[in-house]
Amino acid sequence: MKFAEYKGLDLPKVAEEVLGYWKQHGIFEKSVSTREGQPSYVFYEGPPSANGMPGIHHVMARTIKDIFPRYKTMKGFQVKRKAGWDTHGLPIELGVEKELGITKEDIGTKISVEDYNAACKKAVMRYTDVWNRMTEQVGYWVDMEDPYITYKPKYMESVWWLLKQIYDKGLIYKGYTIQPYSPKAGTGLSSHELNQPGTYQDVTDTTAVAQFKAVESSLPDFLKEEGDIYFLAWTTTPWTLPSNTALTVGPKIDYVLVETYNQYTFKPINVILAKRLVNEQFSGKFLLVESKPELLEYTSGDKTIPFYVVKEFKGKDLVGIQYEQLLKYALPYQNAENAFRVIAGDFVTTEDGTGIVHTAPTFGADDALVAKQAVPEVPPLLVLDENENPVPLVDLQGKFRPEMGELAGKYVKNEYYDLGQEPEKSVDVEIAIKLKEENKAFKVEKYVHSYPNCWRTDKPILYYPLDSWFIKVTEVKDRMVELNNTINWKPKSTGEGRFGNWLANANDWNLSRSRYWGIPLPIWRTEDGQEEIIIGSVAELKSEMAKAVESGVLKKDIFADFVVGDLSEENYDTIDLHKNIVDDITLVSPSGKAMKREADLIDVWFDSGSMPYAQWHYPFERGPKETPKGQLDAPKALTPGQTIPFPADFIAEGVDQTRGWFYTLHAIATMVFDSVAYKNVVSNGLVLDKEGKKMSKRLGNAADPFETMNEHGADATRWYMISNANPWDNLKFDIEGIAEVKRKFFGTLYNTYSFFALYANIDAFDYSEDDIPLNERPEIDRWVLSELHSLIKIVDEAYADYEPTKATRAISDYVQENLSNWYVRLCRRRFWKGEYQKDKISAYQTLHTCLETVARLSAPVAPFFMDRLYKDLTATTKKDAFESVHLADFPIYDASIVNKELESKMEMAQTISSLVLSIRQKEKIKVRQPLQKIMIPALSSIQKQEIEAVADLIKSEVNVKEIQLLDDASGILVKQIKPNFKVLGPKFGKDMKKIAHAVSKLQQEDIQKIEREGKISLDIENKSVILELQDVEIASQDIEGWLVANQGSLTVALDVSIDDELRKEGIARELVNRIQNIRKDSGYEVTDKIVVKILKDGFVEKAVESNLEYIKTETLTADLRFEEKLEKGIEVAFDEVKTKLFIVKH
RNA sequence: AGUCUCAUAGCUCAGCUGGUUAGAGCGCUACACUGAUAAUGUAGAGGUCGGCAGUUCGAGUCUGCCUGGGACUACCA
Repeated sequence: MKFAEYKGLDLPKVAEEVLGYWKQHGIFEKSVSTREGQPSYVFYEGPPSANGMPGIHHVMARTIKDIFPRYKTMKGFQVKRKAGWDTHGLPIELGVEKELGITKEDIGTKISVEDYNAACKKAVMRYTDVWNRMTEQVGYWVDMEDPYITYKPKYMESVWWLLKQIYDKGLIYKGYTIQPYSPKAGTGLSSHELNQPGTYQDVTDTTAVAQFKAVESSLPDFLKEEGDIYFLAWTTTPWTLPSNTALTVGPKIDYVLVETYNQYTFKPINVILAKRLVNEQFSGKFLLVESKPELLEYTSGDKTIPFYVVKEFKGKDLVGIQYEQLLKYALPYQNAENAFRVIAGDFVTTEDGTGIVHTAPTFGADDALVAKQAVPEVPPLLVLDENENPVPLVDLQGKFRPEMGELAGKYVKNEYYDLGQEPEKSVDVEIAIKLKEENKAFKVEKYVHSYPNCWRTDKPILYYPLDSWFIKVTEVKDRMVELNNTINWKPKSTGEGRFGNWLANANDWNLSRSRYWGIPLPIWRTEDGQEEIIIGSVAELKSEMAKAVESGVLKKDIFADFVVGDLSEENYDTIDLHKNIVDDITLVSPSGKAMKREADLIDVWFDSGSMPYAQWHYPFERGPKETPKGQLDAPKALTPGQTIPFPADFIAEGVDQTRGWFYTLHAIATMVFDSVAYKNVVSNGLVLDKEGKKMSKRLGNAADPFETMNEHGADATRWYMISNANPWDNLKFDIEGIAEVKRKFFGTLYNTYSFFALYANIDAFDYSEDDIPLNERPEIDRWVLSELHSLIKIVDEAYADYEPTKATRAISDYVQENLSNWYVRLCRRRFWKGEYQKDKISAYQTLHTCLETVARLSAPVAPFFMDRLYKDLTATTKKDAFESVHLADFPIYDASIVNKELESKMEMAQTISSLVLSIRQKEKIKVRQPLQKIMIPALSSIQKQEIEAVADLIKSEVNVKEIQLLDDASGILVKQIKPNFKVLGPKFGKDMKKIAHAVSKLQQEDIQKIEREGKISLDIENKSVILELQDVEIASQDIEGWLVANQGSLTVALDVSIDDELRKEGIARELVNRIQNIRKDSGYEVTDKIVVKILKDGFVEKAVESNLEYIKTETLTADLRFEEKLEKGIEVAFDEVKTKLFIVKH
């Protein structure tokens, strides 16, 4: 059997074939089953949403997720990978609505919730095929046969169970929050919806700076006896002023008291505002005066209004002052005595307005927060409605409630009226007028700002308090931070910074979503909210239904066919836990009242954060061994010894998941199991286009993953993505980069293999001989193997540290520089010249080992190509041949093979060669022309030995006859000296500059002196300083009378004189080259012998005579003749030679 | 607005704990090599290391501020 030889490198074809091989032989399954009993490495698949086409960034994500499980498998771990699909959520709903041409209002009327959900279910798996194909083609190994799917009853049941655990710990409550709300659509909007393009539009609103009159008795001493004092506060939404219950100031901001007149009523007033904003508020007709008496000169109606700054103070001095309610329509139904006072808030800025923020906790999120944080709490302006429920002054349609007197029944925004119905004066204008009349408006103006509109109705949204269910994350925050500190984040900064800060400031988790397609909140409540129950399993729901049927509130158990304890798929197929089904269930409370399900669904992020447990239907199916299956009294702690794999050793997703999946996994694991959910996490960056812009379908700059992989293959795509930038940095995706990787890395590796295969097949090498002991191999073999093991160490450590970029770069370097450009280039002759004997076998064994090891090192990143390479290398030899490289073991680093001395020697050889070549280049002497000698100053006996050891390599590489090492005694070296900063710096500190200057002034004789005596004394500003040998670096720079080149401390001189002998040899070499070309052009085999006829020209025959044997052996010439005349033959001319060559097979 | 992140040659990226000629590949130019050849090598041009301050004898590297790109979160009187 021979090593496979190929016509060319076709990566997509290799990938396709290898993929077929994997499928046929079940390699993926074997990669798991052959590791049975080995320690496991736990990986969680972050579920992609299958409702859209995969993009190139998914290739990136899947590559990263694939690399480490493959690596760990090769390291001997068992790595199970279960695929998953995220199937709920708004994008899916929107897709379906678009497709069916309906809106949310139509649900329940034009389409039943049942049909709607059915459509969602269908839509969600629509792209599954495309996804599966992409996953397969990219080479991502994940078990797609048995994925977890978030809409399955079993999955949903586990989610319910988790919620109940959290509920039982007292961490779930119902409360108000201020949310974006669309009165026209009658629904809350998520931040996702608010971030739709076009949501924010510039609108012109009537804004008012209102005057809030301070209560005299509550003023601090420094403000007493100044007359009536008003706080100025600005608002762009005057309709919220009746709901004002507080004013917020920045504690550190400077405020001033200003005496002036109201521009509408002309009454004298004292106002407080931020110092920085005085000029803004008192612009136009106002005029600053320097003394109080000047104020008195004002008379009503004067064009300019004087103002005088009375005093200055800090915001914190104002906290606690009470003021009169601005618009007295209604009072808070609770704790009204705590309303209408000044509180502190860090969010206050002096960018615009007055530096005092009108605070209406019912209509602003920040407002609600500061109001709550104030001590005592400032109450929101809620009143009791007809049913004694607290409600804001604006109803859900966006109209003022009856309490609002003359404004009652009016929409707070004119946009909410039907076309043509809107009044001339908006509520905002009416309020502004009222304020002006009552001496409560300091200023009223139009103002243009950007404000969000509902993307569906195109009407302004309101921030409105809505009922929601919350998880009290704030209570477990500290524990979450603690646990996070044990997680290994890649990059570290994301974990400490973005994620850490996020945790430290975590707010309660709003679970509620008023949607249809998702997991229903399993909470049933009596109408008065006094009694409630949370359901944690289907069994529990059934037993509650039984009670309800018995009491008569429910007609029948709608899951009658479901058998409790039967965990079969068939049994679970009889039920569905979606909203349209479970909303029909009415339960009964202990006191006998009917309980209805809370209408909301839970945040889909909870779905995905539940996957460690729900993917295994924990605890019902895969619960701890000692707990009977299907029982509810599940354990409170989950430890790695138990039956579901937990926590994960490794997860990876995009950075955008930091507050998404990474967060929900962490939160749920902390709350329910007091554990981390993952130990190592890689958060990868985005894939941008080559301009650095985000890829999007809209911009048309999105790269198609299939096109890319069809063109260049998954291996090159993966290698490019990983080697080009660290996973956590954004990748500027440039298709040219893939082409380059293909050419440089895969091309080189392929060429190297082809070279090996070509000669190994000729010599029938099959690695059947014993390994030649290392110490019997030539130096260059030992070197390339030493470099190989250094590489193994680097790559192994890089993978282990989740640094795949380092690994791929090191491998590329090795393959291109060490293996191909140096080892193979220098060793070519060993493969095709001479008999099949020890040196040749050593060369084959060495190259084989290197290639095979590279295949294994690279397999996690380039799984297809490396598998092919591995198979091609091992099929013939049967040496350690596994069915696939992915079933093989990762190369083991052997320190005894590494020889750092040898590596540095070789590096020196490379440097010297490169220097000689550069002189040849300058002198225009081609490499084929042999030269007599190079000279190298060797400054130490160690260096001397090192160069001698590689002298032969250098000689053949640069085509010179002799290397002469020079020592000092030769006296022709010109030396350079410079200070060793690292040593001298700490010693002399400030004087460094003077010393450096003095050292640079040293002459050749000074350098000789320091070398001879080991020290020298310098005169620095009349002080004598002793420098020792180790304080300076001495290098030979030049050799008098020679052509030199140098790099670092190495200097090389070249003898460029060419004598007759050398010239002849040069001609002989040139001739060999021409003969070889002709051989090749004639299509002869590498092993064919030939007859050569050469036309005499007076030069060529002499050159040939002196090098006859050389030419004959080089070109496999059996017979070489000179002819006086040569009719046929190819003309050849170079240097002074002009001849003809005629070649035939022997 | 806040948090995080990035900024080094025309492009993509290295540059370890601060040490004195800032590197590589691609691209460009020139030359060479030719039994790996739709390959390869060598050389050259190309950089005020985003800007400004600071710490230090010494800053691409450490600190602060600013500018620009990106992400996430929030959306404000």
